[in-house]
Amino acid sequence: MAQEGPYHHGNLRAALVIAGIDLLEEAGLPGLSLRAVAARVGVSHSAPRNHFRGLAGLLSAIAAEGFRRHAAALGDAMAEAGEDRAARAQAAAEAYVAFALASPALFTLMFSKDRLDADDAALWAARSESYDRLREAARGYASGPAASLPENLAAETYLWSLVHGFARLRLDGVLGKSERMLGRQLEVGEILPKGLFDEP
Amino acid sequence: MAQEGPYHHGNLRAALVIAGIDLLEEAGLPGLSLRAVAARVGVSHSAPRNHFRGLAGLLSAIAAEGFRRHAAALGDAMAEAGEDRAARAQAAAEAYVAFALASPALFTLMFSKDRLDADDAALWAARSESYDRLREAARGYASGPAASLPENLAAETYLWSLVHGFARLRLDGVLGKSERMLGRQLEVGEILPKGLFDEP
DNA sequence: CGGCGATGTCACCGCTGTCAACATCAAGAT
DNA sequence: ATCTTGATGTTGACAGCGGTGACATCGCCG
Repeated sequence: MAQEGPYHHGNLRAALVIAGIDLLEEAGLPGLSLRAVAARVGVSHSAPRNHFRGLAGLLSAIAAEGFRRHAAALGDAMAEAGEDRAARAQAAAEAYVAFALASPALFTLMFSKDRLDADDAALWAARSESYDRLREAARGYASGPAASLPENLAAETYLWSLVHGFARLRLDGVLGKSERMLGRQLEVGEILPKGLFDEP
Repeated sequence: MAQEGPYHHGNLRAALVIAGIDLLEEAGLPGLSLRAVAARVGVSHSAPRNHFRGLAGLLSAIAAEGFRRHAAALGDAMAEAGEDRAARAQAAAEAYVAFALASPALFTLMFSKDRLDADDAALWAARSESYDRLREAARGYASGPAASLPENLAAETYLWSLVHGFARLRLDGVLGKSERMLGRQLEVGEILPKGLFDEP
């Protein structure tokens, strides 16, 4: 029953992650199982166990790869936007939404807390890499008198919430494709005075 | 083997939904299974089949109940805020985030498209009820010269994205509890000129 | 009183994640 | 050259899951 390939795969771990991402985009999160990934690579159903701590481990590795691609997408967009900080923020925001719409299942997995291994160091590193890009995009964009730390922090949170929420509502089919964000015509302070997101 | 209770439950459907919501808050989405819900009510694992179209049907019924509570929470908050439209929008936004933080799994289920039955009429009705509240909160808050329809539409989308994104990032453990939204100090037009969310 | 639809049970299927035991291979030690 | 050791992959088994169909039981309505 010994098939063509050698007994050992050579680089099974990487192959499983790639196959997992492919499966994710083809069949969505419910279609991504340890057995399905193993079968796609052509390996026994229990082989992934040697490389990942169960399903959560595989999902964490996939999510980590997703965050690396995410960070790269944001970084590329900002680099292409040049030096102007407004243009860079704009480009990063566009790239954020574009990434989510292009890889819905991967994007969803990246932020689905309970399916990922909380102790995965590589995932944490990749996450930070991605967050740093976003933080960079929002840096220095508080329009208050001084650009002190709290204002910068708020700018990050603000930009991130807006972009992330829009992406999620789009992915969840809540916002139609015809929705527009005419941000320039809105004074957000009118809608949401400060203190809204203070601790309960 | 006939236990105490009568053969027929009496109001099994409602009992299953309530048990489902309880399980959801106790064990999260992964802990919510048809068998677990049936066991909690004290009925065989196949009994729910007579009341729901599979797991998706039960989840849809639970999500519908969630949307009804959500709409009620927003409505109550706005009613308590009085007549001032800014205060009403503020109250609705606060209630939106508070609901998400108080019932994380339920809130997540409500917006997890692929687990719900797309044809569930009751779910659609409850959803609309909730969306109407949010639309009401954002009504008339475009600060452009004229409050024509596009501006109103944008205000809804804007407010919703911001609040929804903030809630999701909080639930996913991305934003710490110390994060603040100093919205008043930000001119959002500076960060996100219009056209950001145009079609790709 | 008798049937009949609604409701709940039981037995089974295929799929999943996890585990334990075993087989195979590569590389270093003797 | 041979042995040993650890990593890697296979096989078989288990329990839990959602789904299905056959059957049992109840309450209602003619």
